[in-house]
Amino acid sequence: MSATTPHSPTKLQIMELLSAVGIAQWQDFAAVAARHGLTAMQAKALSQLGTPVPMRRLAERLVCDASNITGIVDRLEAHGLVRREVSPSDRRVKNVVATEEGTATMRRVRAEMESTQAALDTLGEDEQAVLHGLLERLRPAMEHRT
Amino acid sequence: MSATTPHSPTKLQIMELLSAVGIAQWQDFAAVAARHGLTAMQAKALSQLGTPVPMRRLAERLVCDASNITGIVDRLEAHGLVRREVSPSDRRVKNVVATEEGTATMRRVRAEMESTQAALDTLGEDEQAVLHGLLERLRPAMEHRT
DNA sequence: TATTGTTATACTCTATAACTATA
DNA sequence: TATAGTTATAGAGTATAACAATA
Repeated sequence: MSATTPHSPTKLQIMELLSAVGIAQWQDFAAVAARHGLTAMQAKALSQLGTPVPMRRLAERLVCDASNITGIVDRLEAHGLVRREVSPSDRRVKNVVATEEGTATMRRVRAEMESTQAALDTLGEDEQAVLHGLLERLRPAMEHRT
Repeated sequence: MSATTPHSPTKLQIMELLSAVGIAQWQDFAAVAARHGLTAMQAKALSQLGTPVPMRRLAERLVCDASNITGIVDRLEAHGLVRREVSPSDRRVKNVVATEEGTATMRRVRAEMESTQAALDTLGEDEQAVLHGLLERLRPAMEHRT
């Protein structure tokens, strides 16, 4: 009871918790991004650019239609955080590249996120490791839909 | 230890997994809702209406500005899933009430979600219970921001 | 005066469809 | 012809500010 027999939670219950925690997580991210003049999607896009990424693949990673990427990258470019480079190998594709300022901004956002996650201290280190392992096993199955 | 020694994942790593899994979860929800003619936000709002809820409190539960609720409830009302009732005790407040059709629709969405969550079968029942427990402990701390 | 809900406004994200320029 | 990116369009969610009705 207090620390015994969890009683097999239903999938729906687990799902709703995942949803609640995931949404809270996303909103924290959005708040941090906002403090740096970015929307959550813009910050998410920027975070993918450790290496140059074609528009098309960026759309896949952000799980949205390719037509949306144009606007998102436009706004990042307007802020000087990103630039487009025509691919030498295929002149149809444009690689999105983070500028120095973009990389620096993303580094700041990441650092702030790290320090914002005090909630995780609610769990002990061992529990964090268990949670990490379970989530890692869960993710591939969750992201099957292309 | 048994398998690979988890090696204390960083908070950032856990956070990113939570985000990824949570977003995937949310997108599944949106897809199911869409099959019933609803957006994710509309379905989320509808799911809060087991009992009548004032507009203001609905805004709090959906973590968005009160002004947005007007439109969301408008669209639900246009679909006949919800109606507004002036509170007898305070004529400024309007309670949002699910219609019979609204309740039925939400029941169908929930059932479909339940059957969609095959990903969770990746984990054993015991692991599901552990995950559930950890998430439950994590949630209050994540949702501190009002 | 303070609060509830609404409206007006402006911006972002979203998908669909049609277009261009390459391949 | 097929693909990458863009544009045009329309709908939905978001916050801010100002407003009416009520407390």
